[in-house]
Amino acid sequence: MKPTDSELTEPKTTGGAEGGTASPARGSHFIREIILEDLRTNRYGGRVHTRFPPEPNGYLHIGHAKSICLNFGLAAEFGGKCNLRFDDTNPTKEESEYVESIIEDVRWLGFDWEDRLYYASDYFEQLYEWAVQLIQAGKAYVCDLSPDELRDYRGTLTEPGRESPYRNRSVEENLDLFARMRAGEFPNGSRTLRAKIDMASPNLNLRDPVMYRILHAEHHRTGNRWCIYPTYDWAHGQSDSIEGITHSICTLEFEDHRPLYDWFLDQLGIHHPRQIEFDRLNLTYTVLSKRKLLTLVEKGYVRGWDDPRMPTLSGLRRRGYTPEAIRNFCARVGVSKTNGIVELSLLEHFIREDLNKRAPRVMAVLRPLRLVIENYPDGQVEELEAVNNPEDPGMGTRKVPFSKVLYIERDDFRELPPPQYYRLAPGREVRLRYGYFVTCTGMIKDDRTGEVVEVRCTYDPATRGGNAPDGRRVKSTIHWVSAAHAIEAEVRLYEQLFTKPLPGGEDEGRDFIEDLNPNSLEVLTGCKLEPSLRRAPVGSRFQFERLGYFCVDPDSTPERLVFNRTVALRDAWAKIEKALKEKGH
RNA sequence: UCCCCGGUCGUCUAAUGGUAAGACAACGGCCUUUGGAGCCGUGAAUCGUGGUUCGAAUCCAUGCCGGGGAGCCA
Repeated sequence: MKPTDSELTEPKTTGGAEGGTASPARGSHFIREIILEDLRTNRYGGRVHTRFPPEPNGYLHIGHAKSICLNFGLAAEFGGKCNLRFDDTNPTKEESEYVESIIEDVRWLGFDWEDRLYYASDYFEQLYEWAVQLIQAGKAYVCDLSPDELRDYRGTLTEPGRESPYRNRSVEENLDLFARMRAGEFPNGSRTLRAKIDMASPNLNLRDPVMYRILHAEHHRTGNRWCIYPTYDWAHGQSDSIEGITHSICTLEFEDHRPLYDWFLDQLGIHHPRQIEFDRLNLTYTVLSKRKLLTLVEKGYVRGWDDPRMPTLSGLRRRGYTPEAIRNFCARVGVSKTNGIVELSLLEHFIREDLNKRAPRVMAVLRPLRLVIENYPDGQVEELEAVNNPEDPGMGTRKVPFSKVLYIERDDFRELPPPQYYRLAPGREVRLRYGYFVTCTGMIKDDRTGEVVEVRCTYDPATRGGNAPDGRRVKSTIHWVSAAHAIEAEVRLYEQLFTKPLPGGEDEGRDFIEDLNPNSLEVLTGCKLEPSLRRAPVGSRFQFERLGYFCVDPDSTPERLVFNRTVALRDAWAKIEKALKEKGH
């Protein structure tokens, strides 16, 4: 699917910085305040340079969108730059497929890194040289402890660690061993390069952290050139430094790593960006961890990374979400250091808000019920004018064919209407949208099942277009599709992926898979669409009147359209009905 | 038990020592050729206890609660 032009326009940036007079009407956030302060004190020569640094080990999700919007947004706001950098320091987990999807998703979201696409793996040689430099300065050493021994020597949360017996090797020996590590003389896990800091530090990250591990593995970009790979801690700050990053924004779990980030940069005496941590996004009724998302994909609980039920950007895109809605959501969610969980309804609010403005209205019947207008002439067809979008008159009108036999929604007819039900029932008059007033004269039931298979009506020819010359009113307007002109489609309805706000819950040990919603996908076939939809392109979005927003799925073929429901319309009747049921029982 | 970071309506975010505000959600009303959209309205919060101050959500102390931390993951 190709994004439309409007989706690729530069995201709007909100003021707060410009003009100097601008005291932000609505609150700023702590990261913007930090940047403002650094600008005032000229800490980085007036520059703002951020980066979005994903590891290519999975697809991007809505949580990443928050980080992307933050990093690119802040840069744009202050006339700075934002790089896209792949943090590809662990060849055992990373793949080119992920690199490609990430590039596509960030673009789709509406951001541009220009020529600044980087990889941590581009810096492997420089990182190696700096490691040698630390060894020469007596600040790093090759350690022969096994992984188990290393853990044992590290101590615990409450007890200090013990110094490695290899900690005081000579510089020469360290240099020799490190070179031979690189040369591939040693097996995986046999040795590491460690920073010499403080085994008694209350911050475990400072207890002689590993800088390099031996990994005889093929890297998706460097192939087999390396068999030692830098750890996150050794690679990240230095990569930031190389790129001239000023503000290195990451999530809260890296707070304890900041002293180490600073220590490396101080030892090297190179450009020193400031690391700032913010809270990761959490959303109700879904999961936002790559590990869990990978499980959903690999175990087949969903159809793939881009399954419309997934919180991935590719899933949301396929579901029909717009980049603008996602950006607006991220802006509204804000940034702080509290560990919260945002309600899914907020995300839904923003996609409704956006699609309400731009999605053409169209009539579609998901669960068809035949309706025959007894007094309408056989074989007659009228082309009735319908408004494409009441929110935007500029979108014009279209013609919709009307005839004696129509389909209406099963839900819009009740033989025995409950209280507050306004729609069609025996003896009731309703309006067919853009059509006529019709009055129900009866119904036909299946002899065996007793199911209503056809509704009978008469129409009032004076109400053409939907207005009664005598001013009489109806309580309901329902949508319809002419049976003879309808095109068939498959429609996929989605519900939240999990039944609980926090899948897996608080209690230790319960698998999040247990909270999967068995009804998250409902496939409807034999749906009837108005004929204007015949050539709707993949990815195009519509409002099916009174039902919700839908978009054309890539599974569509010229013969058979497939639609995904992005989100349902707010449904007042559903609420009433639910309340009625709760009262009744 | 040790270190770090947090606690403001149901949820998210503001208020930067001076009237606790907005959005979503909920509820009620108006309007309506979508029970949509829109408009109007209602209810709803500073974790507890001391202290500093004319004045504390904000500063200090302490307690409580939540999150993160013992990968050769990021």
